[in-house]
Amino acid sequence: MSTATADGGGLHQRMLDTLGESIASGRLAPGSRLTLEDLQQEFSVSRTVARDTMRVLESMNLVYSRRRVGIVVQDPQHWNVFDPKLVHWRLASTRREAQYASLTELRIAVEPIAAAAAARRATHAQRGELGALAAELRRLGEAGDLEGFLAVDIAFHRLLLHSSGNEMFAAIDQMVAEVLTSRTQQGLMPFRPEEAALKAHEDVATAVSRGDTNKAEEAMHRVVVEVRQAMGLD
Amino acid sequence: MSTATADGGGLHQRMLDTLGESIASGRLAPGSRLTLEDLQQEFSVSRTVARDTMRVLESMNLVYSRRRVGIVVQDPQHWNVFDPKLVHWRLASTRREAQYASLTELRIAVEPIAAAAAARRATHAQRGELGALAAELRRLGEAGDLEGFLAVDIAFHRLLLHSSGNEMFAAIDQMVAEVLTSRTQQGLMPFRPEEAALKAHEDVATAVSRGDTNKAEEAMHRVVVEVRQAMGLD
DNA sequence: ACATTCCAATGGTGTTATCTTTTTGGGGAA
DNA sequence: TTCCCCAAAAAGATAACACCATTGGAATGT
Repeated sequence: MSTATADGGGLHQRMLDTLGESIASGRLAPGSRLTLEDLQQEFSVSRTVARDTMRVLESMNLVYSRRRVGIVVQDPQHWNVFDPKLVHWRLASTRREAQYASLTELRIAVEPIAAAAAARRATHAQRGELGALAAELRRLGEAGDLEGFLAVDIAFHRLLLHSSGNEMFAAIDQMVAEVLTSRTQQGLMPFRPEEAALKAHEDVATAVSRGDTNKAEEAMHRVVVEVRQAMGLD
Repeated sequence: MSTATADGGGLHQRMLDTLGESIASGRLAPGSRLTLEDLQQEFSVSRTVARDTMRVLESMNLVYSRRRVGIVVQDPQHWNVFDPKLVHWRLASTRREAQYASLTELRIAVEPIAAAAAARRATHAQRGELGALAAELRRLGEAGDLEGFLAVDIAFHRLLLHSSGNEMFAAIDQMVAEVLTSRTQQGLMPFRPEEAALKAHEDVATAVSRGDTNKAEEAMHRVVVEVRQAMGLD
C-alpha cells in the first residue's frame, strides 16, 4: 500500500524494475517461462499492467512471448544492451563487473573519436567551457579534492561527448558518468591525479579549442590509456 | 482485415512502426501532443493496444506521458538512439544521412578496439574463420563480384565484433551491416576494392589469429581510415 | 490591476470481465 | 505407426468503468 504509492513511478515501473533486474542478474534464467496470470498474481496487478510491462521487456528483447507458451526469457545475446535501463539493472546486479568492463572498453573506443569530432564541430561556447573545466580539474586535482574532481571530470567528459555533434556519442554520457563514479568509489583513483592525466585533459581542451582534430584525438587517447592499463588491456 | 493479419506482428507492431517512423522522421515534431483517444481512433484499435504502443515508445524515450496533458513527443536529445528499432526508423526516414553519418563515426571508433579485443579473446574457431573470410574477400574482390564481396564483408565485420567478447560491440553488428550495405548500394564502393583494403582485412585476421592486439588495432584502423576520408573526417 | 484560491474538466492510471485467435499435445481412426 | 482432428491453454484484443493528478481559468480578495 504505502510502498506502492511511495515510489515515484506508477505500478508498472515497479514491476518493470523488479523483473528487469531479475532477468539482468540471471536469477530468471534464459528459457524460463512466465505467464501473464502468474505475473498478475505475483505482483498483484491487473492484466493490463502486466501486459504493459511485458511489452516493454519485449521491446528490449529481454523476453519474447508466444501464444499457448507464455513469456520466455531471451538469451542474453539478443538483449538490447545499450538500453540505459538494462545497463542500470546490470550495474546493480552481481554481474556488475562484466557490465563495467564492457562500458570501459566502449569508452576507450569512443572518447578519442568523440574528441576529434568535437574539434571539428563544437560551438564557440563549448570550446571555452571545455578549457574552463580542464583548468578547474587541475585546481581540484592539485588540491586533492577527489569529490570535486570527480564532479568536474564527469562534466568535462559529458560536455565533450555532447560537443562531438554525434547524438550516439552524446547518448553514452550517462554510462561514462557511472563508470567514472564507480572508479572513484572503488578507490581506483590515486589520491592525487597524476600530472600526465591533468596535462592530457588540458591538451584535449586546447586541441578542441583550436580545431586540431588529430591532436584532440591523440590527447584523449592519452586520457584513456591509463584506464586501458588499469584494466589490463595493454 | 487482410492487412491487419497479413504482416508479421500483431496490431500494435503496425501502430508502433507507423508512429515510430513519424516521430523519427520529425513529421511529429517534438512537443506535439497526442491523446490515447485520438490514437485509438486514428488507428482504430482498442485503448489497451494504444497504451501498449505508447508504453514502448515511452521506454525508448520518444515520448513521455503526463496526466491531464496527454502524450508528448520528446526532444531528440532524450531518445534512446541505440535502440535498433529507432535506428531502423531513422534510416528509413528522410534523415537517413544523419543517422548514416553517426553510425559510420561510431563504427570508426569501435571497430579498431573490437579488433584488439578479438585478438585477446577470440576462440580458436573464430580466429580460423576470420582468416578464411579474409581470403574469400580477396578472391571475390579480385573477381569483381561486388554482391558476394558485400556479403562476406558483412560476415567478416560481424564475426569480428562478436569475437571481441564485448556484448556491447557485438550488439552493433546489425547497424554495421546496414552501413556496409548502404555504402555498396549507393555506389560508394569502387568497382574493384582497393588492394590496400584487401591487405588490411587480411592483416586484421592474421593479427587476431596471432593474438597481436596492437597489430590488430592498427590494421583495423587502416580498414576504416578509408571510410573516414570518404566521409570528410580526415 | 494583480495576486491568490478554488473548482471542474481533462486525460492518463489501473481494474475487471469477456471474447477471439493461435498453437500444441493428445487421443482416436486409418 | 502415422496422420488428422479436437480441446485446452495462453496470449491478443476489446469494452466499460472507477480513480486521481493536473491545470486552466473563474471567482474572490487585496
